[in-house]
Amino acid sequence: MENYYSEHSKFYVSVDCIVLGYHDKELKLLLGKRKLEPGRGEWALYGGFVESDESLEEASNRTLFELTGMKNIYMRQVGVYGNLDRDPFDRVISVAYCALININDYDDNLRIKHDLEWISLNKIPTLFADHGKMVNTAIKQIQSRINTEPLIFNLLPDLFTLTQLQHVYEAVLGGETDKRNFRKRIKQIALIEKTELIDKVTSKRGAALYRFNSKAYKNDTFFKL
Amino acid sequence: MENYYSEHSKFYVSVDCIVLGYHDKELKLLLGKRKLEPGRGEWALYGGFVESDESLEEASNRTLFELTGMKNIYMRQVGVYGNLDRDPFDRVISVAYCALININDYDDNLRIKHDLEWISLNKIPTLFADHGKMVNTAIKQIQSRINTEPLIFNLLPDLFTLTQLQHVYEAVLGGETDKRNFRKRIKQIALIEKTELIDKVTSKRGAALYRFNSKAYKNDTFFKL
DNA sequence: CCAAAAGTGTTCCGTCTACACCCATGG
DNA sequence: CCATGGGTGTAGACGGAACACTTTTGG
Repeated sequence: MENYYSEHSKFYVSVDCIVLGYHDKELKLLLGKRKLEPGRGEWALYGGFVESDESLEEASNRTLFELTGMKNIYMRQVGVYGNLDRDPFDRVISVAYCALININDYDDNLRIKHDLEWISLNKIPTLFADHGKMVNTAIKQIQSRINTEPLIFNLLPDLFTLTQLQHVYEAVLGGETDKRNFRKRIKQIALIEKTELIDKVTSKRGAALYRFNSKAYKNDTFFKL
Repeated sequence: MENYYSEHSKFYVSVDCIVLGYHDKELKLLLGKRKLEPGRGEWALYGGFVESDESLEEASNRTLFELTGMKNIYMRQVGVYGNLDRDPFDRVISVAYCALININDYDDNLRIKHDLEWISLNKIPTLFADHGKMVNTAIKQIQSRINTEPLIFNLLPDLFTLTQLQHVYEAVLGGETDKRNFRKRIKQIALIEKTELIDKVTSKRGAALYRFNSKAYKNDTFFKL
């Protein structure tokens, strides 16, 4: 038999990228207005079609690279969305990926080139098709993993102060945390190492810079914040 | 423009069903040997292709119905798998779904008809393509949600004893739990209601039968085991 | 009468929470 | 010299873990 599967249907498959960054005590999402039909002018995630020579991860990495100019971004599959009417023009099944980046590494020219905006999570407008659902699911996933996987460091520079770390933590979970209790917990985590370096930018007194030891983590992937 | 997307590729999309049940103090997975190429004779999940007139959930429900004769099964998306070589014959992107059923509701004639076996989780053979990865991911997801979502009741009859509940809990998490502590926790959960009924099958003395109040749960979806 | 499963409380320990003041420095 | 952010400890509450014996009844 030449084609076992030919009685079945084929589908366009796309990836949609939920790119999150931290700035100014808030988590922000990279959004743009659609340039093409369907949904022209509506706020939407940046996406792209999967091509025949690439895996889903490759498609997602390619799309993220177009969008950010970065490689090796932290990225995680959120889910697949395949309702019949999710794309008003044609049937498209879409895989949502969530990426976390350090917003300072992001080249703002690319943002301007693609005509995108960083929008605070609590100010997200209605999005095209089911993109809003994707975003909500992604946020819930991040929140539920923040305490057991070292996600948070993807939102920060390599060197960070404990105050920065706490602010990002609060931005992800939404709420306030006691400073002393937070620092007590961090001190117990050997993977978060204090360096000799001092950050003098954000405070006059200077704050110790810390680093996440990702090599040690790779050897023993245990993490509890 | 007549076809916005025609420059892009289309793909076969399938669903693969991870059906879990509880029996004899173990979680079991429904597996069969593939009847067709590719991979004929290898152990594999039961699956089916998504057709053009159905959503992913509809395809998954249809496939589960073929397999179990049941509708309204608890089911959850595990992930999408799209590596280039995952199906040796043609490019197929597959969505894995995990279903939990009460094994006593399962019509064994269907198992025989499809030539399937219930296999304990710790005795799972090497599976076709990436099915093993799907199963591992599904198990981890169940384990991580068992304490915050009322999954466990899908593996039990409507009426169950606390001992049964505990055995299923232990089978999911793998490990033992103290009986008194477990029962103390259960008593605090208003959604788990003691009935007047007594089960005399598994013990001479008789054990109180309990029920999960799923209607109350729907009104306020909070659950903490 | 005994095997087999049901049912029941208390103590201890570790973890999380609440809480307020001094320090260093740049401007 | 003062405004700004950095840094530190303790006491009480709470929740989870350890632990053993009595009850009922079918066979």
